[in-house]
Amino acid sequence: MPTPERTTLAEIVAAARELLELGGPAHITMQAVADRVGVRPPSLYKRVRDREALILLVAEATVEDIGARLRASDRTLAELARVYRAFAHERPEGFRLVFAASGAAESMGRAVAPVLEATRALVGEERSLDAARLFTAWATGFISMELAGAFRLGGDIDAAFEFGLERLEVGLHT
Amino acid sequence: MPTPERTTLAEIVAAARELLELGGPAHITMQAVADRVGVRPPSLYKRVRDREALILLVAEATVEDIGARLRASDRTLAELARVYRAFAHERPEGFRLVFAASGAAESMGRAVAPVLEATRALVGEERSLDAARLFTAWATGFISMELAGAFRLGGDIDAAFEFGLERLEVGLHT
DNA sequence: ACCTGAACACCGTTCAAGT
DNA sequence: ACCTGAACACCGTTCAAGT
Repeated sequence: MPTPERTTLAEIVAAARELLELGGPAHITMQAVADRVGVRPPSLYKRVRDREALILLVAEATVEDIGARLRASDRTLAELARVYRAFAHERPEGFRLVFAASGAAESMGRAVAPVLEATRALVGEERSLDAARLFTAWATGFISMELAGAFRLGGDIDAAFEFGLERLEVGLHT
Repeated sequence: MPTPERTTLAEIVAAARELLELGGPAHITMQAVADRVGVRPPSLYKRVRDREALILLVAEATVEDIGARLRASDRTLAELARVYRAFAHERPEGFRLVFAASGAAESMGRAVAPVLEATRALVGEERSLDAARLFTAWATGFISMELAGAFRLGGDIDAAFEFGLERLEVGLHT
């Protein structure tokens, strides 16, 4: 006689994401995830290959969320940058994980499609990919450094972000 | 009667850095480090508080190396960017760790001093910090995304880097 | 003063036995 | 068909005992 299913993959991933934001990747233990979904650790292996696969799922869910936010914005370069940064401030650990978990950053390609459209309008088809890379590299680096506490010399960080945005737009106008 | 010292902190950090490049942070186990320096794991705790402290030392040694490379370059913005990227290609795991290990990115401030000098010459004292942040954010983000495999849409990555460099310099000229 | 074996807590994972 | 207790391997860390 079959045992009723006591959890789902979606629940497991959601639990892992909560644990991630609570205490970083080290906080995602199979025991802690199992506790949150009301099951014993071995049961998790019915839905997920192993811990590494679960962490990849968490990273991919985060990329999905980022993509949805970008698509929901007005899709100007400036707004895309601000929305991206706002997401990272909301879910700093998730943001970090995307570029740390091997294999997760790869799915960023689709998520940043709106950036590619915005740069195409700005610099034309020919240079749109290079321009999108310049723009996403800057935004990603800025946020990573900000989250890592790498900006130690004072100054207004928000203003530095707006400065970067403005100068990038200047640089991209031919 | 005192036992002779069988290793040193420098040796331990060097061993940990080798293990890091060999297999990522997970490869830095106290057992593996102890094996490499010819000692038993408990002895490591005479030189290092715990594994986390060791990993921070590894990240800080990496930042020191980056700083030395930057200072040894011709210190133009373009060369600083290229030297920074070349270092990351040589020691990808070390580079990643600097922005992942909590507390390590903080020491980047001093290492990137040459960037601040270069931007000061370019945009003046007033805007030099914002400009340095724009520049280091772009370079750091580009390299992080490159190492993470985030550039999936083809195109010439080296050319994209040079494109970014050129447009940033344009954007920073007033 | 440093080094070590033994021990402990904790974690990921497997598997046979339950329903 | 999913769930679980028991077991195993592995890892970080402590500590008393050795020299």
